[in-house]
Amino acid sequence: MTMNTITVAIVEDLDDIRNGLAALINGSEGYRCVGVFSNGEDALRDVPVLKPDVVLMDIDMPKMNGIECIKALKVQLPALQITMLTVFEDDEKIFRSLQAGASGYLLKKTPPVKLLEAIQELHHGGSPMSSQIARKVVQAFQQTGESKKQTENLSPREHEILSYLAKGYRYKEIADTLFISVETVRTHLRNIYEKLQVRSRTEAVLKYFNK
Amino acid sequence: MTMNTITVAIVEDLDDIRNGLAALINGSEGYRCVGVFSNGEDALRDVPVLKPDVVLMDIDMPKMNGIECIKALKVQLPALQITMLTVFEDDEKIFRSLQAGASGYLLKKTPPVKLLEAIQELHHGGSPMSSQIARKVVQAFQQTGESKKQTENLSPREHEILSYLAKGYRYKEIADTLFISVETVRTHLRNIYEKLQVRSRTEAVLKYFNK
DNA sequence: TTTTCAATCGCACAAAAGTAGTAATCTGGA
DNA sequence: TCCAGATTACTACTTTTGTGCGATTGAAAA
Repeated sequence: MTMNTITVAIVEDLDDIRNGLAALINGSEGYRCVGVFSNGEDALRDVPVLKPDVVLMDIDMPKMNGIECIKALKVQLPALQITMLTVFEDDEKIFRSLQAGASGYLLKKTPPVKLLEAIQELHHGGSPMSSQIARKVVQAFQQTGESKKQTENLSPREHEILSYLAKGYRYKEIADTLFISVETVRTHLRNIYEKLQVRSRTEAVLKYFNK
Repeated sequence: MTMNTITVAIVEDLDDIRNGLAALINGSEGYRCVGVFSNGEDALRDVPVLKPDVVLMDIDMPKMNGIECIKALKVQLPALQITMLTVFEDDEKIFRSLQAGASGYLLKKTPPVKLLEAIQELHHGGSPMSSQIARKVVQAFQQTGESKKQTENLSPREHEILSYLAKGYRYKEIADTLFISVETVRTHLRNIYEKLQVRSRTEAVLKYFNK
């Protein structure tokens, strides 16, 4: 095994696919398959010992699914590079996988050459995925920073007051921070509540965070 | 212009790059450059009239920068497909661009052939970007669903109570919802505050949302 | 079996927050 | 110039919340 060889582990319950992948990897210069598993439990037991560079993970498997397996593996090996290799391209599966700790998301229809490239990219700090998958991630990402419409008609000062409210400050603490009287803070809050159509600090903070 | 021709607009302040891009696009079968702009203002005025399929947008430009330009364009044309084309690969610029409404993020060092492919992908609902850029987006995405450690030692019932607190419910409303007495809710809250080391509902809700 | 802990309920008091009404300045537009 | 709205501030009152001190039940763990 040369310095540049990438070691790979495969977790996949279908024998044909698993064997096909192993053959592809071992038959390619610069790649070496060091572990094959047909279920999450086995992978969870042996991957921490094998310490492969990258893991190809299926989602649908008996007992422990791929997403659960990733979560458990990441606890032991936070730096382990994992990419999903699945037939599913629905948002749910994609988001859960990435949040569980996967860095890449590949479809099984990915041609062999592209798959080897993807393993390279994953090992070199990239997140291999099709541009269609990337779009779903980008859209989810865009939603996190969306709206703001709830608080947009607040005045600058009201925004400021609300921001301290959202830090858990009490009236007096806000007053002291901004060098104004508690009564002024109360007046601002009343106006903020009016504009946001809420009746408590918690509701106001919820709108502040777009929850 | 055939049915399959993709119309492109370019917003880029550097003459050489702008002209080079226009030449590349017009010199390629299936692509047509319908507008070139050296600043955001001009683009904002003419792009809504030209209605190109995709827009290549630079970030650093005099007066109105590319990110501001995207925000303004997206208000008028929410379905417009825009990709950044820039030298910057820092997180800040990437996230701001995507949140402003860009779907793709390409670097200027992208080779011409790849650039044309990326325009295709963008037009077909993908989000073209290198796997390195994708990794940054994935990491940001992972952080949104991270932690949970703050509230993990709460009992199931306490979690439930806290979840209602985080919806802005008052003691009485929680009590009525769960068919328990207000006093019980208060007891739970006292225990929750103790475990989370907070002294107010707002602080508790903040921890609940990992803020 | 004893102990621990989650879940339930109560009382009392203090602190904080919410509601209502009013009003003085100041500032940027129409 | 005049006005709307932003910012400041006060009094008075009600409601909600936070805290201290108990207490019972049941289930699970030691």
